Amino acid sequence: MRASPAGPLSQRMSACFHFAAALDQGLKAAATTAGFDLALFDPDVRVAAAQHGDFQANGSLAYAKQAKQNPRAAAQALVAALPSETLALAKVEIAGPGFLNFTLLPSALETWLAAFPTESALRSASSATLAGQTWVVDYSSPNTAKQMHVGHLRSAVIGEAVARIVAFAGARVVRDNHIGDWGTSFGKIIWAYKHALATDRAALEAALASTPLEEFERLYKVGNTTADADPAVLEASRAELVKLQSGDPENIAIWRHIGEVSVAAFQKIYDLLGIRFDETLGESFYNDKVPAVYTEMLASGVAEESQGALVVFHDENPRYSRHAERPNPFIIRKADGAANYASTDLATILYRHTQFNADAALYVVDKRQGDHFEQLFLTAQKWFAATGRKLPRLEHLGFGTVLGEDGRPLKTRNGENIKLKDLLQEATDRARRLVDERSADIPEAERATIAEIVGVGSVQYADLSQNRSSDYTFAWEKMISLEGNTAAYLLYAVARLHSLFRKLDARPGDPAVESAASPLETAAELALARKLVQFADAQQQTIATLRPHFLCLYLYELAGTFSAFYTADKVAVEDPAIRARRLRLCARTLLVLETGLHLLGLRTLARM
RNA sequence: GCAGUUGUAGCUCAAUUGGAUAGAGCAUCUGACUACGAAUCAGAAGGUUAGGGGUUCGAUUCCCUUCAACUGCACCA
Repeated sequence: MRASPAGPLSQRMSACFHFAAALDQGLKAAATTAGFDLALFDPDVRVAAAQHGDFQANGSLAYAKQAKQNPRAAAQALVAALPSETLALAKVEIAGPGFLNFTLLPSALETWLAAFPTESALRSASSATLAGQTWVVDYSSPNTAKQMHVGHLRSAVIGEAVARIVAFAGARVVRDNHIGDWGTSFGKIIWAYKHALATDRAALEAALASTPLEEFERLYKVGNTTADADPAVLEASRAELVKLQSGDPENIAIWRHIGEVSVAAFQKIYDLLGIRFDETLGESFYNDKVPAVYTEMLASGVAEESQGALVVFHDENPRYSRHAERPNPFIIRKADGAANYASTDLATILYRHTQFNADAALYVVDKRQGDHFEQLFLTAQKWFAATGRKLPRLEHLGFGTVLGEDGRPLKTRNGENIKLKDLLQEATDRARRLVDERSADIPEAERATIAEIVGVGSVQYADLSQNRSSDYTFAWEKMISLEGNTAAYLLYAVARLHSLFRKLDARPGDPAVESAASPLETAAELALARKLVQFADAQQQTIATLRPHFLCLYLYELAGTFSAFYTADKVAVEDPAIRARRLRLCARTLLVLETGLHLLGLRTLARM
């Protein structure tokens, strides 16, 4: 890199990371110069279709409409007033009714490549977006005493990806596993446990020693079916529940045991998915924090008594109004005085506010619970307003159902839920067959690791690469497939890049190589560089929508652009300057691909 | 019954929230390994965006309507 008159340091400081944001700024400055009414003008810069350049700004059209001007004239006035910093980044053209098309100058691409050579450089450039904010991400949240099944996949995978993406953008993230560890079911489990202890102690202890969670899950089913059939057992279960809730040491010990083995079993799956929670504050944690909520809700007039229960109506919303045809209030305390889902969720919001000082709380939960969250958020809004607290941004990241190929929720042939453990194992087995077939030369132990990374990564990626709010059809063939928008395709591109650096005995980002790079020249080189600099846009879009499929799509396109480049332009050429500039492109591609895949929660491979 | 969501190529999905000629992959068809990994690449074909109407410079996107599927509706989470 040649030093500019201002010196290399200031050049680095001023290197543009997010071109769309810089163009946005430039256009706003131009609008001021041109005398636009800034209240009506939003540049609306976005990534453009390739035939229109790198970015397009549509804002002059909307502005002209509102200000009753000719859109093309407005566009011309903007272009004439663009500051020199903007013109140093891109070439501008006016097209059609008044679109502004920007094509980045090769020099701007070169500067970007030079300025962001490492993951920490990307991270610090990205971290301005959410710096200083605290975001709680509430995800996974299985029930104890039950194994995780396929229905728990999406929350875990999407939640982890969102947590990583938001953290990369500079937020302090609190990952909270809001486990279901409290409720009426524990009376039945404890009854069944004690029953098994009395009738066949040896079998119980053996089962608890080998597969504890499976055994508690079995006991729950036993308790459930027995209590359904026998009123005396139902009554006995209720009594066990009351003892548990009033702090009976024996029942508390059993309940703790259930929680411990459950969390330990969950962690094995989380390890595969790259998940580590900061907090595991389940429903039981909020048990003693609920009464204060009732008091405040009543005192502030937000809640009222109805049919013996404590409820909140939202009369301004026809769906939750007391005047609705079939009123559907938010029940925050049941008529029998017990807490429910709503009670603990309200206590949880307060805790996240006071304890973590959360600016945002994201709930990664099945979209079928949309009504619940809508009522919860409306209620919290009124409650916090009445008590003078600042409400965090509350958002339900709803997701669709995983369907089988018959279009019904995915189940085993017997109609049971597929255990998440089994699903990930099957994915690993399928990947293993492929690895054995294609890479028989790799040692056995490494093939096992590769199979796990490809198999589990395929499941994660298949989930993340679709818009989270729609249902999706689970198809093994498509998921483990090596082609198309799949984990294997991306991991293969990464493995090839590692392989290249191994073969050439080169190190990605080696300054001695990079300083020898000549300017980008071929169409494939320029296309790859253009795609690389869009990393910031992919991040921005993913954060704005909290939908990881935008990041997936970008990485897939980047891998495709790279593969095309790699076929068209040979890297290991004689000319040292050409070789150096292509190696630099390869190093950045590897960096962005791996950084992006890690943000999604996937592990990457040096060979496969 | 009321409400919500969804409907895009044969199949599985996108479309930056109103932007330009609606894009990918799979499957199909043509090509490219004496080649830095062919788990790859280049190309072709595939569409009345469920149907109809409206709003405007512009609609898959907003409004109305019909049809279809799914989901939620007082003490489960």
